[in-house]
Amino acid sequence: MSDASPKHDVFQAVADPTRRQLLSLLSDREMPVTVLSGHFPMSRTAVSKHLRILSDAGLVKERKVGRETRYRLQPEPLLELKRWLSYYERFWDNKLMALKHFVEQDTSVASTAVRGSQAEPFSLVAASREEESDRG
Amino acid sequence: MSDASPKHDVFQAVADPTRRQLLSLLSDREMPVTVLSGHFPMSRTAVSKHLRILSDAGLVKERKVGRETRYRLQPEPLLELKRWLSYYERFWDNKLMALKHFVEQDTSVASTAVRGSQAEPFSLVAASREEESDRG
DNA sequence: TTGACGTGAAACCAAAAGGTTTCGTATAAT
DNA sequence: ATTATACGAAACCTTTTGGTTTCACGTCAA
Repeated sequence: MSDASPKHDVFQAVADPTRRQLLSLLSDREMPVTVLSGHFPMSRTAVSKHLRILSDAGLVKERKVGRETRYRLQPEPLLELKRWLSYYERFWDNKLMALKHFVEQDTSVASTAVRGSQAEPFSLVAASREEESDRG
Repeated sequence: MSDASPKHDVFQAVADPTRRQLLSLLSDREMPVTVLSGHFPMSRTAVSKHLRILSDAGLVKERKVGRETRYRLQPEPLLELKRWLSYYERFWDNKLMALKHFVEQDTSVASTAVRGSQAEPFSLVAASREEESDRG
């Protein structure tokens, strides 16, 4: 099975700082549990459980070597995150998208936006979302 | 304050499916709470709490209009996620990185890897993580 | 063989998360 | 003025999460 069907959500797996640090450590090289847990102010068992969650999400893969279990990074599931993120990228670096939003706004909103900002081409993103500042 | 100092972590904010869907809805246009909550099988108050979390993470911004509170997307904090993710991109689309890992392994490990795998150029990543099976 | 090491599973616990209902209050509509 | 709407805050409940300690078991070392 080269599948790695994730039982745990990658979003949730990555939400925990400890687990992110684990991924970071493992990005360098594979490591057994005890070595990993040495980097954290918690019990080995706790780290082991984090690893389990990462494993369920397909983000690490374990492999027995003698009496130790070595974990290594399996970055592929992060592609889901990347794909999700890519949808929102347009909102900060796609000027055409900003323009689309701009023209789709109802007129009063748009005009408020133009009034409220510098109205330069590159402030379209800001403009299309702007019009606060009338809140006190 | 144009700062948006996040009291809630963006990773955690985005970990919940409901909140991701909220962001998705808001990416189109700003919306008041009641309209948003119409899209979910839960109470308005629950949705309101999710919005609070998104707001704390700086991912949405609210604005009172009459008796309603309109929320809109504020995508900038997602850049933190993007930046985090970019570190791992090298592991799935940078062949040189795979090579780096390959040459960093100790020699016996590497030779075992070559024996143990198909030794194609594109299996370098897999190869660099190979090695055991000489036990038992 | 005996003992130390490396680990996961289990039982347990406190705190956080996600949800509900109820309530107060501001605004809009009649 | 009264009623309906939109909302957040509060109190409360249940489930999940992140952690602990204890235990059993396989493996390596003497």
